[in-house]
Amino acid sequence: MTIKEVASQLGVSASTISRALARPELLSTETRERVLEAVDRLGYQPNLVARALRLQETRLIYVVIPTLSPFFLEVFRGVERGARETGYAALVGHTGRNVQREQLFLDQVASYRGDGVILVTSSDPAALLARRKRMPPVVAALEEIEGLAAPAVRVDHRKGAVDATNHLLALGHRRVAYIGGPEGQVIAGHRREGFHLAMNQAGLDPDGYPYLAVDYAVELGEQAMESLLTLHPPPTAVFAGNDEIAIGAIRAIKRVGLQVGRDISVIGFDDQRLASLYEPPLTTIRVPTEELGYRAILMMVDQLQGRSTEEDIVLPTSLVIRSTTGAPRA
Amino acid sequence: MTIKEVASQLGVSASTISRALARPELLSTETRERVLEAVDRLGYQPNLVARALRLQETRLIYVVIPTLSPFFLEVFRGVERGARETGYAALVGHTGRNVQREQLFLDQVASYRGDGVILVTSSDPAALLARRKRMPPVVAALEEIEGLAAPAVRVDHRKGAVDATNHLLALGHRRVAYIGGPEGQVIAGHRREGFHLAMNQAGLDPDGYPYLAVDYAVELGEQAMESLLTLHPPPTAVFAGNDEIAIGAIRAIKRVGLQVGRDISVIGFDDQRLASLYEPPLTTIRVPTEELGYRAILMMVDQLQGRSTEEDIVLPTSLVIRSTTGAPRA
DNA sequence: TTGAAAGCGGTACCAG
DNA sequence: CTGGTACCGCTTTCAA
Repeated sequence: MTIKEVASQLGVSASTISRALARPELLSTETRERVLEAVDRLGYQPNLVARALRLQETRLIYVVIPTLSPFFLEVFRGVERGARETGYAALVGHTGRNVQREQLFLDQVASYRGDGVILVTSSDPAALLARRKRMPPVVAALEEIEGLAAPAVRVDHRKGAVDATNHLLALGHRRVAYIGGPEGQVIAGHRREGFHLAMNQAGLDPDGYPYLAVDYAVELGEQAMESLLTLHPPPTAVFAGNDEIAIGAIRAIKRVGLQVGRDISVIGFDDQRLASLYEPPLTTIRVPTEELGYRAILMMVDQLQGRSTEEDIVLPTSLVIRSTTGAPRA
Repeated sequence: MTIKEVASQLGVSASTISRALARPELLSTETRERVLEAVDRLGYQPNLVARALRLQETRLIYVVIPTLSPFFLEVFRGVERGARETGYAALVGHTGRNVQREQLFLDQVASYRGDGVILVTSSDPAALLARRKRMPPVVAALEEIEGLAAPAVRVDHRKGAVDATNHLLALGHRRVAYIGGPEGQVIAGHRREGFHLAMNQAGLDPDGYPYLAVDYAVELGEQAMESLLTLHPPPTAVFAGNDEIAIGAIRAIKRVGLQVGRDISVIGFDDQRLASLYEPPLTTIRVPTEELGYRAILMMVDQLQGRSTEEDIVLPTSLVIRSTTGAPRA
């Protein structure tokens, strides 16, 4: 069922059908109603591919996230909300932190399947800069992409990490260890810097305990904590690079019969859903993920519609105190 | 950068460029290499929208899931794997169990944005049947859609529920309660039927405890269990409609100081990721979600390429015994 | 082995 | 207010 078929059924031109759908005010009331009735009766659906080719826009935004974890999906939710408000559609893809898959999504959009890409962190900023093919409109979310001329909506991971560390220090902890995210990852780097900053400021050695870099997984946090517990003296507080690592650490602590929040304090980062659900509920740094996504799509739409691609937007993190941190035992 | 621009740069026709990319064997070695070099040098990317319009196919499959929970995303992972193997791309959308959003996705594909839709359960089978607009090629996953002429890749939820119930009965439980999924939902209905079947077969009254239907959420499972615990005598075992409900139930049990697996047994359904991660690890019925998605996309591709749209595929569930079930206390 | 031209299904300009 | 027509970028006959 094409526009021409509908037109000939009604004895009008294709233009008239098109107008009835796109700019109904241009038609006489009578024709308009006749057309709309027929469109409904025949179940006509405009071919979006043809429209996109003609209009040179798809009204589709791709959101590319590293993994399908609830944390990143929350960003996507924000994008969806903003997309609805602005008449766009949004679709997610995940890369599994695989550089080639990231490029594949860029290719799709560069090939005009979508109007733009919201990159929720990049698996490989260097590859992005080296890209030879067309680069579609990009907005970076969660973290800027160094060297790339794309606006970013992000949080200050460094400051969040300073806040987390200071919370532990304010409770009286002096033997504080850090279990961080993957080596080489931009966000993990910034969080680590924040830890260093705060420790140095307090006159403490940030490298008093070995710096353990692991992937964002419960199991790996658990292993890292195990090795920390073999040290003498063990730390009285641990700052974990994200909530999953923190939960892993807590599991290890529980397993040796110690009590989290009393014997050893643990603070996470992100405030993922499981942070509040876990027992005991996790003290952590909240990242406003949904809001991040929402602002990112608005920025993208601004960019697409030629409005000022402003400066980066930096959203605040906040400390959420629950039950896994407390004063060190006397 | 269009195909014509590349062509004129090289002094050949657009057809030649097209052929170099699609059917290189038709060209002389020399032209082919000249063209491919130029394509690479200029960073030319074919416009997929134009190609789709011409070819009348997008090679894109939409996967529509009710929520972005890890359970459904696992199905999507399977789809992606199969899509890669068959030269398709897959994209997820979620409906939030909102009927209109489900139709919106169907509209997108019916408007030729995609070649087909894999519906991972439907929020409203009735609306699907009543649909007046074009219905795109559909494959149902996880559960058939009653009345719709779409092939399904599914599991036998009824049998899985029978297995779960029998596991509790075999341990010696006689006072067994059921906390199910949302009223009116097809899958929840089937699981409930399985519970009834097994109880009746054992000569027990399936309605000995009130049937509590709640949404798939930890909090709601918790509330349901609380009310069950006020009963005299309380059940010695609970079959939960899915893992989230089960975890909620366990929280309620822990809170009153009882021990799960000893004082009260709990079995879930789905074997979501959190089932094995939870403490104690959850006994549950495993649904082969990834495999389900994989088979669904293969079925879809068969359908699109005109190969026999066979019968439904039914994959087996399996009982996974962990630590939340045990014999009733003497 | 290569080129010219038609056409996929819309939209928008220009006439009338 | 409505119709005719060109064109978006690609693929694929058909002809040379």
